[in-house]
Amino acid sequence: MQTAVRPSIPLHFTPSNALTRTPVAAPLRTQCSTCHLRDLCLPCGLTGNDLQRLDGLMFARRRVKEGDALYHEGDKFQFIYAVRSGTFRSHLSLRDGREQVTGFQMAGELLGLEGLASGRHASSAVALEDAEICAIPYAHLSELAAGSTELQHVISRLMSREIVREHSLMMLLGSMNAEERLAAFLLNISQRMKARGYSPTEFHLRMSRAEIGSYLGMKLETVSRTFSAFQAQRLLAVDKKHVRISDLDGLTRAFETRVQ
Amino acid sequence: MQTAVRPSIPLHFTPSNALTRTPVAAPLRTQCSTCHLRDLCLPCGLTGNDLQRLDGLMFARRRVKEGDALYHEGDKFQFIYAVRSGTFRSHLSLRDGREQVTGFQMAGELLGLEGLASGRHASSAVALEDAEICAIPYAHLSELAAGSTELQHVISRLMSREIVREHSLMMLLGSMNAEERLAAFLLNISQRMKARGYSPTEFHLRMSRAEIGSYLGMKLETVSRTFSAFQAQRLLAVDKKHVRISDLDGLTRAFETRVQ
DNA sequence: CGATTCCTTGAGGCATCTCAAGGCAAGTGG
DNA sequence: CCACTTGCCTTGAGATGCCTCAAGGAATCG
Repeated sequence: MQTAVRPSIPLHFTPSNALTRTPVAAPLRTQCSTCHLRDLCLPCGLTGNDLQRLDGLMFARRRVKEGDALYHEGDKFQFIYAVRSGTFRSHLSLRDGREQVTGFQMAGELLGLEGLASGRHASSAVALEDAEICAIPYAHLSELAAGSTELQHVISRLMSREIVREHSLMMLLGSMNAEERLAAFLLNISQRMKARGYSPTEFHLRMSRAEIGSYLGMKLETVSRTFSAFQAQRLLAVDKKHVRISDLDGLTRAFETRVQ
Repeated sequence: MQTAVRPSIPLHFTPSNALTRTPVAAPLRTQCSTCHLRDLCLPCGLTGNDLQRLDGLMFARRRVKEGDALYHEGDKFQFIYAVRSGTFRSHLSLRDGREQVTGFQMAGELLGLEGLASGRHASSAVALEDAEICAIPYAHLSELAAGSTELQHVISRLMSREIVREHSLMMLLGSMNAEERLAAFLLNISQRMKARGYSPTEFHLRMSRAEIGSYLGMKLETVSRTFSAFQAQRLLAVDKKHVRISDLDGLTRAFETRVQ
């Protein structure tokens, strides 16, 4: 079943001999149809034939150690990546060293779509904890999409979703104050944890205060103070990176219109 | 040549009789191959056969009056729009009335791609001056894309470009001060004017100070003050909406790392 | 166990916001 | 044609939310 290895595009692992049975030599490869993340990830919405053909691509799996980059700004764009486990942060750098975190990605979410615009990645992605990804060769994916309207739609929808996500971040950065920003951030994490079967009210943040601050357009001290403020308002219980939301409605109110 | 009208999708103009020659009765329709914007717009990069097939769709043209909306947040997504002339602003609204401008679109730029994610538009688009657009039925476009890898790539690349554009806006909103923001904004307008054959150093802004402010995450008074500051620094000459950039390099320096 | 990293908190400063007033240009109605 | 309204822009003065700088505590690591 490993004959689908295609040498025309560089792979993350050297192609193994198709006849070799030793699991050590064979790169780990993944089929979407049996993946527990299939309803969150790329194949979401696909069925039958389309899903089967996606399986044919046999995406290479790859481990990424905490702190390691999946790709850097300027790297040639060849793959999009699906997070299997762990958390990533994407960020841009300015020449003077300032950084802007553009997103945090968790299991089932895609990374690297921005690279398509120019053929080079426009941001960098770093693992916040030991992680595992599927590397999806874009050339193969688009080849496959040529034969499937459904797959085309799925890809387009995923990109559009990324645009919408960034829209709300712009709203946040452009017109919210510190409390609204942090509340929006925590509620967003909460929803995504819930969608993955974890508690929506108690979770472990993988990112530092500085990273949250960069994402939300505020300084790490302000993030810390705002956490403390929420705790004083009995909306949260925070202990470093461990967060328990004790008043989800109250937090939602802090996020929406405190104005009147 | 008007036989390509397809009744399966509602059109902005009722389909004319293909034999009618009177220009009054016939809706204005556009062919990409002869459009003066073709190298900026959707067909950019397409040639020969692909371009011809795009021509077959015969996009309906539509006038939009200053202040009128092209679509509203929540409207059903059916079309993407290409600006033929005039300027638009896209924006999101918060329940309490706060608005965030997410972009300004000029001739050759596309609007509405964010609607694809959920099938409904996630933002609104309003004309800042009398304008004209091509309405591109997404269903027809994606049908056409099914037969053309090139067209698929073009669409994906355009969406990816939108993601990258929003990335830089996030950088701006998250980590720049008022002067850097306004400088970045003006340099961006300058480049886009240049790409359209207009002077990159002297132009008429179509948006108000409040709209610029909303886009850049600052209040209109701050926008006004920053304009005045640039004028005092002899970088610009400003008279209301008329801007002449007198020191493009200086402005670039104000934008990049003042922190050497 | 010292070094390091990350988080929290305080005090003071500053960039931007808020509120307010006035100017200018375009539009309207008498 | 002029008085008046309206919308947009500019500028000033004071308020404030967030930043900067600084110190100290807690957890992690070699």
